[in-house]
Amino acid sequence: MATRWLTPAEMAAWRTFIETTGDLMKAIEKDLAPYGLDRGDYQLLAMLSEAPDRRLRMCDLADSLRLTRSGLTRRMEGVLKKKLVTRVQSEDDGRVAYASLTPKGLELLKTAAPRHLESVRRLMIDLLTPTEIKSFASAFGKISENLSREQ
Amino acid sequence: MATRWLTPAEMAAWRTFIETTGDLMKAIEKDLAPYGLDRGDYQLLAMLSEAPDRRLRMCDLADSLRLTRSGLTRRMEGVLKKKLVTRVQSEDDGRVAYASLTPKGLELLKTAAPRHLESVRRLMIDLLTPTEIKSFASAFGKISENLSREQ
DNA sequence: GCAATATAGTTGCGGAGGCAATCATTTCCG
DNA sequence: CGGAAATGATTGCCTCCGCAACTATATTGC
Repeated sequence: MATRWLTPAEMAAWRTFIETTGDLMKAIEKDLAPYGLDRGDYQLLAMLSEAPDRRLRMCDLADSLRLTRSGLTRRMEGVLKKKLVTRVQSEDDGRVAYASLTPKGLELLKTAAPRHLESVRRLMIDLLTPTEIKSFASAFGKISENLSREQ
Repeated sequence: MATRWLTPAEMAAWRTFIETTGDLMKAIEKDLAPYGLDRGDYQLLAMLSEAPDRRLRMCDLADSLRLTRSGLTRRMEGVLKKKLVTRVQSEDDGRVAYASLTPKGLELLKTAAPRHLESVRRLMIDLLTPTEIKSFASAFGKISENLSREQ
């Protein structure tokens, strides 16, 4: 099968995407640093804050953070030491441990979240037209859906 | 100043973006693995292949790959060992070393590139409408421009 | 009811890459 | 000129995280 090369417009979209995404994440992370959080910590706390009882099984949390179980174990060390999260052993299932957001963790998240969202606005959302935002969401939605089909 | 929260549409765009990007990169990387390359190696080779004389000063290469100079020194170890790239000391400036693509490196890149671009098509480009691709490029263009202004 | 298997979590090890310190060379100025 | 500052590259040390191996508990099938 002949290779279907990318058109200049397609190549431009791809290039600017991969080059910019990393820079954007670094900038977002820099704005989070004053709170002593990196992006991984923030997302962990945010995930817990939205869960029922503000806690999740380790393996579910790992999945939603796109970490392996071992990666999550390591990341937990940091937030456990800072007392932002506690480990709770399940009573129903001896294998299961929950990660549970502490009041201190919730407090910090409530402080950091507005500033974080302002970063997201300043560095991305406010730069885009409503049409671009719509395209953005639908494009990544399709990509994501396709990826889950690819398994 | 009151926090300007994200609207549901904005939040959806942001969420799907950060969640999908990592998955997409992993999938792209998986398609590159049969050639013994990871994404960092591929981009390094691609960058060199487009440079005059197929070589670049280490520090310029580091910048374009979004690596620190030390990060690039480490990444070079891999491609040097595989003889895909050689180090060439500059004669004009004793501080400067060039990374130079070898014929073997060029050969491998020529083999891997079509498959890589097919991955990009399959996992992203072909899923999107021309409008979405345009939005994509213009959105990331704006984000990138803004980031360089932010310093 | 008890092996065989699956699931949850942790640990040892290794690779990637950043920061700060270091060294070599070049450039800039007084 | 010659010393000070800047630039290019490497190294030591650190953190993050994935893989594979391991432990412990639950579930499944005979």
